[in-house]
Parts: sequence; C-alpha cells; structure tokens
Amino acid sequence: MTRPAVRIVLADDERMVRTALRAILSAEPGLAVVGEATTGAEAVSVVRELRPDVVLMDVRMPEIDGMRATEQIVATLEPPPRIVVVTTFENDSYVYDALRAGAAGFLLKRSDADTLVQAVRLVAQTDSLLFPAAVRALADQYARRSAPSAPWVSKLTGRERDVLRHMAGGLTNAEIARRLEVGPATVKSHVAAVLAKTGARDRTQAVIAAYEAGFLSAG
Amino acid sequence: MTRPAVRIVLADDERMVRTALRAILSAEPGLAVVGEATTGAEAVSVVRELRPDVVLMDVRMPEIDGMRATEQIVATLEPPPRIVVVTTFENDSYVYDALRAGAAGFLLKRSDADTLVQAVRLVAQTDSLLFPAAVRALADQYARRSAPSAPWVSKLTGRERDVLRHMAGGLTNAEIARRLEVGPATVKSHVAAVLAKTGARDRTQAVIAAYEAGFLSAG
DNA sequence: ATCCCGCTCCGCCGCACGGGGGAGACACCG
DNA sequence: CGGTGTCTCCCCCGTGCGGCGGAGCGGGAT
Repeated sequence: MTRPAVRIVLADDERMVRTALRAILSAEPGLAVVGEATTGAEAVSVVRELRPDVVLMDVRMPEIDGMRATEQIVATLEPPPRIVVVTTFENDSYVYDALRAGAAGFLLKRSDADTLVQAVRLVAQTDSLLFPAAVRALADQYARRSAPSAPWVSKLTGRERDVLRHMAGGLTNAEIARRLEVGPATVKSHVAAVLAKTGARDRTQAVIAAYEAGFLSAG
Repeated sequence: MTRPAVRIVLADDERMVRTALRAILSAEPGLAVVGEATTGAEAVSVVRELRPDVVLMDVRMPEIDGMRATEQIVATLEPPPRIVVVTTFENDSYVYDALRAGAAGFLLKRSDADTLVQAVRLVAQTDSLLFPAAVRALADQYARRSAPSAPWVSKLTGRERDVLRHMAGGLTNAEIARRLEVGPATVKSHVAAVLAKTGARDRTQAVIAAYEAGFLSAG
C-alpha cells in the first residue's frame, strides 16, 4: 500500500528554521515539502492555494501570527489541513491557544528529527488516533472559562470584588464583615453595589453571575 | 544513535487482539513487546514488575477495567509509563476519562498497523511533542467540572433536582413554583430537602454546591 | 480649592427565606 | 397487607437580606 506522499507547507519567518525543517522532512520517504511561507498572511494564501495535508506553523511571524493564521485556515478551508503549531518555548497558554485555534498538534523547536517526522506522519493520518475531536471540545471549554469575563467585572471596585468573592464562598454578610474586619453595614453597602453592577436581584444571582463570568478563577 | 528498544506491555482480555498487536509491534525495529496482561489487575502488577515504556491498555477487561488500571498505574509508579488506551468505539467520554486517568494517548482498534506503530513510537518519546502537560491540565479542569459529581447528587429525588436547577437559575421560591406549576409551599419543602442533602445553609450555598459539582451540565 | 470616588458606617422597613413540625395521596415492594 | 419513599401542601416564627436615604473621611484629579 504505497500511499501518496504527505504534502507539507512550512510557515516560519526564519530562513534557517525553514531550511532545517525542509532538510529533515524531505529526506523522509512519503513526506514532501510543497511550499513555504514567511508570514502569517502568506501562510494563509499559500495553504489555500496548495491544499497541503500538514502545515508546520510558527507562532511568531510578521503581519499575522501563527495562531490567527491557524484560525483563519481552519475556519475557511474544508476540509482543513492538519496544522502543527511550532514554538520555541513550552508555554502552556500557547498550547491552549493552539488547540482552541484548531491546531491538530503542538511541537517544540528543540524536538529532535525523529520526533518531528513521527509527529508529521501521525498528524497526517489523524482520523482515528491520539486525541481527536475530544481535545477540541476540551479546549473549547477552556476558552469559555477564561475568555469573555463579562463587562461588569471591570466595573467592580477592589472592595466589591472582595465581597463578591466571599459571597461566592457562601458567607453571610455578617461573616464577610468579620473576615474583612469591617462593620456589617459596610458589607451591606458593598453587596448592594455588587447587585446593582451585576444586575443581580439577590446574592444568589450575583454568585451565579460570578461563576458564569469565570470571576472566581480570574480574580 | 541507536536507542534501546521501546519496551511494551499489552493489556487486553482477548487473545486475538494481543496476538495481532504483538505481531505488528514485534515486527518493528526498536519496539519490543515484553509482557501481556488479560485483566486490569494483572496489568497493574505486570507493569509494576516490568516497568515498560509504553502500555497498550484495553478499556473493557475483567476485574478492573482499563481506566482504573491506568489510574492506579499512573498514581503509583514514578515515573509512570506512557499508557495508550485502546478501545473499539469512538466514544468521547472514553477519551475524557482516559485523559483524566492519566493516559498519554487514545487509540481505536480499527486503526491500521502504521498508525499503531507510529503512535507507540511517538508516545514512547513524548517529552516535548504533541500534547504534553497542557492536555492533562485541560483534562483535570474537565474532571473538576463533571467527574466526582459529589455524593449528594445521587441522593436528590427528581423533583429536588428540578428545584435545584431553578435555584441555580436565580429564581425565587415563588418563581420556581410558577414554573413547576405547584404551590409555593411545595417548593419550600423541596428547597429544604435540597439544603439538607447538600449540606448547604441557604440557597446560595446550595447553588455554589451545584456549580462545584458540575450538577448543571450533568443533570 | 473643588469635585468626584471609594470606603466606611447609620437607621428604618418589608419581605423572602429557612427552621420546625405535621399531613394527605399515591406508588412500589416485600 | 404494611412499610417506605416521593410529591404535594399547610401553619407559625425568627431573621438575614435587600431597598431606601443619609453621612463622614480620605485620596486623586483638574
């Protein structure tokens, strides 16, 4: 069963990186580098034209960064190519962003040649393998968690945030007052302000709003 | 750079599956099947003894299923082997469970030989490749959302779940009564029951408990 | 020097809420 | 047949809560 070669596009603004990747990948049977791009914008157009199976996408590039380019490609091409996001540092948030953007994989530049080749091969035929749709769903959940953060959050004063946090901890006004070492009346004032700003009718709705907005993890 | 062979343990209760996997993997240079197990419990002990690099773990097995076996192995061995969970059907929740249990990968039985081999190779040296620690973090978040589902959840009656859902929607008792088309007194009774079973002091704490337990998405 | 804003606190009022206790109807199960 | 569990509803009572209006103090901006 001789499969047709895996067609690859490299997107990286550094010539040396592209050269190195091309050297490694071209030496492999069944892998073919069919195009290169040096900016995110170029990556989008090149991929749209060449319709490769796999794209190795650097995160930091001029004009449009790799994340946005990935987003655009995944959103506009049907079926989208498998995009492997390549970066220098193991920054967790990059990985999340890559997954959210629709990347099929994530690779560090310090990876050795074997790992690179295997990753490309794997990703190229990734219909039923390592982490398919589920990981995307996971990333989407994460996105919902930390993304919008509701408009009212920024309008709360420091003290009001404190109070809301304690409200979300299930404390009564009196308990919050003790924790914050202020009078109960003060807490009442802050609670009233929180209710007004969150549009909540009572403390329960305010707590719900806090959870929905991801207020608790965000701080 | 001749690496030492990747040492593999197969855990599957069906002989044919083990034979097939062994045939495929043993034929590959650099891969060596060093042990087999036919139950989850056996898998744990075999892995503990042989300390393989990779474990191919079936989900459905006697005594202890693959998920629990994976959990136990990951939790007790340092460093844990790379565990690839193998299953027949592409059930999303399985993937989540596998990730949560600490699996490094997820593979379908209908995968072809190439995919299998590549997946094993990849996973074996997966320090810096596709989805490292970040995916675990993602799975942990997911776990917090819907995993344990707190003991009290199962103790709620159907009507109490209804009421709690509406409480978590920010409704007052009177509003809930209208929505459920029952009397306000009835709602009060259910609310009281919910508070007792959740250990909450007031409706706010109950709603918090509901959120923390992932009750809203689950029920 | 003035103004605005955040933090602190006060009193009064009405109400939804939660605690306690009880009760009738129905269904399921041993 | 009685026991058990669920859903339905009732009363009384105390209170935490939220709405309303007001006030003093300090800091930062203009």
